[in-house]
Amino acid sequence: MSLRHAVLGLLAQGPASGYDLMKMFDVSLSHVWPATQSQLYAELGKLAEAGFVDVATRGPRGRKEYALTEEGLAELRHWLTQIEPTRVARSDMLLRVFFLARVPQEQARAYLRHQAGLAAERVERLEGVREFVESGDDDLSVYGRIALEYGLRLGRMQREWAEWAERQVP
Amino acid sequence: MSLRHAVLGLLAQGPASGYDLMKMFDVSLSHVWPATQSQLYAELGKLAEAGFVDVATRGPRGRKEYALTEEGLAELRHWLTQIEPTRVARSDMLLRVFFLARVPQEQARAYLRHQAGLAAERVERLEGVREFVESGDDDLSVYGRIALEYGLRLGRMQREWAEWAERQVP
DNA sequence: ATAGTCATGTAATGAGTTACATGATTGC
DNA sequence: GCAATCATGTAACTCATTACATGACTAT
Repeated sequence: MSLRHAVLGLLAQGPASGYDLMKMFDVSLSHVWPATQSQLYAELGKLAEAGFVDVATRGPRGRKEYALTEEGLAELRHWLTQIEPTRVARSDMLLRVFFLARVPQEQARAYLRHQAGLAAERVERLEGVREFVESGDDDLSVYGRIALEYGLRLGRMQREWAEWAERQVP
Repeated sequence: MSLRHAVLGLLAQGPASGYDLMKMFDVSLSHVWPATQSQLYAELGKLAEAGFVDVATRGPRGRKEYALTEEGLAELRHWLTQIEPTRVARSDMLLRVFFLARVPQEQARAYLRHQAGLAAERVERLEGVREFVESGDDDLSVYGRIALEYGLRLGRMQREWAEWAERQVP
């Protein structure tokens, strides 16, 4: 039930409409917890019914601006500190590796080489993002940079692993 | 639709029943593509209907041993080499990081410290597994070791990142 | 006027989880 | 005889994806 908490977390920064939240998901959470528009509006309805958010103001075009309630903030804090992150991490990239013996070795190597290239691209893109986010010591900058750093380190690790792995294929 | 291909991949190693496959998922694929028993039996039914597998032999207790067909192997190879892995990778561990500013700094540090500890445990466990899998140059050993190495590098990266991140919290 | 963007929702489908239900065979 | 394990399936529910549907406001 993390979509719920992602919404609560975004609303903790201030009131927003479903439309606003959708953009926030797209720009800042898309690599960590993607969500679709349908999912969002449905979740906002459930959240309001549960009393974790409420409609603070109504604007033009039926705009509803949601605000976090006391209970909503309490629920967010509870999730942050008391609930263990679930360790699942499905990866169809890694799943393919298990079965690579079913294709000719040159194709197996090509697959790993390709993955190394994709990882390298991601690292470059994130390094570009870092330029912009650089300084700033507000909360968002601090934790945003910590998350960005994770992406960077993950990308580098994947690139190096894929390059190493290609050399392991006999 | 990766569950489908996980099943095809396992059946490429030889015929197996739903029960056998369930155990194979639990021991070798549980960290990469977990599956439940319900899901498995349902998928085997669809796979048989699609002609990618068929019931090779029937045993005691209604046991049905499925075998990969030519079309099944072709489909597996197509998926391995022609379909790009989907890059989603939801992480509720990382999602929490974005919202850590909503709890006192000591709690934020404790969260990251805890994650570092969990990553360290995973690394230790995998290093233990590696002892057993060590040598061997058969296909399974080669690609199994490549996947294992990924887990190991990921775990180390996570441990180092979490330790670094803890120091970033003001 | 009209294109762009703001804004909310519903429906259908697929994927994954948990719980339930049942029974045959084997080894001791 | 009985416990363990082998073996298959169904049902209810939640979560996620894609597509459809509709309309109001704003700036040029």
